Amino acid sequence: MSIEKLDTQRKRRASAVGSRMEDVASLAGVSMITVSRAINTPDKVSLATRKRVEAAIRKCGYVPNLTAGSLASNKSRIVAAIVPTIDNSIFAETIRGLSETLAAGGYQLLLGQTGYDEHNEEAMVAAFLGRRVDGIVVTGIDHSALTRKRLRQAGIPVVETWDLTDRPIDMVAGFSNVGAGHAMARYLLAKGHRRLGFAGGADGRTRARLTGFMAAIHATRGAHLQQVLLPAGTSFHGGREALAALLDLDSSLDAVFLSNDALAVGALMECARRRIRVPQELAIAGFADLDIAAEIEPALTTVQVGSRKIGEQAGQMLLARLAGQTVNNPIRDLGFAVVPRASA
Amino acid sequence: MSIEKLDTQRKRRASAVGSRMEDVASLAGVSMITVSRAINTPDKVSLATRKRVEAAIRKCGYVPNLTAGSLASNKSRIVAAIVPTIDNSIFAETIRGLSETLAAGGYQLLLGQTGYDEHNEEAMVAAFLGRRVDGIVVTGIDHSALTRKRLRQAGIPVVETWDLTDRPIDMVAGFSNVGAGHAMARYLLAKGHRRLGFAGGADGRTRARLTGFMAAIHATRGAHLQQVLLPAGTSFHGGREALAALLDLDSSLDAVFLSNDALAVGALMECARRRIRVPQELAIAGFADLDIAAEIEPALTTVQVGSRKIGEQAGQMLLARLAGQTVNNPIRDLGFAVVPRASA
DNA sequence: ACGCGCGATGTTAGCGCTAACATGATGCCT
DNA sequence: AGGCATCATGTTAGCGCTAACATCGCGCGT
Repeated sequence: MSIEKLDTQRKRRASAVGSRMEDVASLAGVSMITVSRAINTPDKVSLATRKRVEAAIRKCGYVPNLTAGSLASNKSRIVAAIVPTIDNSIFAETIRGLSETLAAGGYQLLLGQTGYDEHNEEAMVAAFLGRRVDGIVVTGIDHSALTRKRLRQAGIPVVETWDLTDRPIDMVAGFSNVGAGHAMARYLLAKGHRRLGFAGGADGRTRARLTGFMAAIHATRGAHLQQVLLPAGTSFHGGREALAALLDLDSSLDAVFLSNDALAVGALMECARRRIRVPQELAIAGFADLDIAAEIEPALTTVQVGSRKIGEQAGQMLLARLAGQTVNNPIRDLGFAVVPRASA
Repeated sequence: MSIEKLDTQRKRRASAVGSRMEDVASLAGVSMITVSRAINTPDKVSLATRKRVEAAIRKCGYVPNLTAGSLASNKSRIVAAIVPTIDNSIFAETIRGLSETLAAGGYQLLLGQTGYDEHNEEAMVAAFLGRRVDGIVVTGIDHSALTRKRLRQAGIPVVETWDLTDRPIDMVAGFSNVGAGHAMARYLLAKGHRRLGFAGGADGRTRARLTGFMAAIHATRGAHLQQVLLPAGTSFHGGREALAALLDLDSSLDAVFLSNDALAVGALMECARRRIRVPQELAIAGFADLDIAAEIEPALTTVQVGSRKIGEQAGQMLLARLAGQTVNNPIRDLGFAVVPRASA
């Protein structure tokens, strides 16, 4: 028995380098738990002890092993976020808002990009839950049955974003895509356009925008949705191609709604190249109000949806729940607004 | 003694929900290690056993706790990446390339954004090392002494990106910013421009581009670097403001080099608004060859640097090292190329 | 002087998993 | 038949940390 105790060089698995909390503890002449407290809850330790521990930490170059801490405390201080892509994209702003909000609360961000593939989402959710992340943010409200089930059973706060529903998995921060599509159609119709086109990605949110867009058009005498192009990607180049394709199919279009600003800016560029006057000959409208929308010539009429705010709100809801509070309003409609500019 | 063994309901800390490997093991009638092997190294387990374990996993809805696995195996299967920002940005492409390469190798990405603040970088590196990430990718080659020391001592592969040095912390994938700045100056000078301006962020890479840019100008008779504006941000709007500010200071400029394409596109837009003919009255050049550069009217002359490839290469180097291989060429010069287009 | 509360610190027992070594079964060569 | 790889599976002992429950000492009211 005591032989064992004497065995200070006891068998250790190769754990690479670095000192452990035990080393710090013995250097400071305290127990491990005191070191733990000095790090995590400094006001539970007397000032003198804290100073000694801090000195020992510096001397060892100790970096706490958060993996071990997570396992013991069942808290990871990591939040995962899953977005379709961060390229040129509306989601980059959301991620920034989220990442900054979480950082302020001491949480880190594990990022996944699905490339708009539901299959990827499923795998990522599983992997992230396996990491025992403390919370998770997903894009949209369409998820596979398995994904929904896993998220519900995980017992962690979940925020769906960029859309709205009465029955979220847990919480949701976004806006009505159907409403936004509808509003844009009404705007274009009010401007007198009657021969409308639409292009966008093939995801659920784009489809919802299209649903609203169509509904308003069908309710208007003499108005027609002449052409729809899905999927059209999310790049500037894709926007040029989409516009070209739409006009090839029907050159009589008088307004086109692109379901994101990168596409719309690309469309504007194609118009410039073809010497199509915007908005006189063809009106162009985008979605999401990226930075560039206000700057381009002609300035882009678009729908402002608070991309960054979505991330911030999602972060705040998570932080509140992680702090044990009840989120009073778990379904957050952040609204949208058609921003009239020169292009439509 | 045996009383203890009988205590099946032994005291457990509240570990939220979910089943553990032990549950799967007993359901499948095997030991835990067999479950572990069935999950992580399936070919070390007989087919029949594997099938039984998989069935048990499905029945329990078991999600392996990767935190526990990481602690036990001293491998996290997470790689961290630190970039200044992912907004509108050149780094978004790098992150995508990295994230996809890593995903293919079974690694996940923990993302940090510094907002171009060295202080943030230091804190993030510490936090990520605390997570015992298996590798780390940082932007640039300028890091605080403490950060460098920590990275060196961490004993994990480190890739610096978006620049080049003979003495990397570990590995580096990028290009010569000095060389790229120099090449763009030579290009503009060869086009006959002599009154040059520059604007960009205040980071080390922009300064390196400026250094090269200045060197080429100073070596040319009659050429002058009239104005330099730092920092100018990285947004389209910032580009418009930068161009306006440069022209206010010196309206005789005949070429302006903006150190990233978002700025350059903003500058083009400001020119459009002011009815300045590009490139006849003023040449505009950008950096990084974003998607939009080729699409805008006039198309943007820029420096193509393989943003995405940087991420892919960084990912490949990490994967190789994590697979225990030696990386034969740890200093990867991915080169750059001036892309002549209409704007300069 | 006594007991009580409270702040500071320590002890014990895990968190859920895997490395390393051990064991057992099978086939195959000589 | 004996010995020896080889494959499949099991046992033991941690990985480095923290929750939960002790314990200790001190000041304070009475």
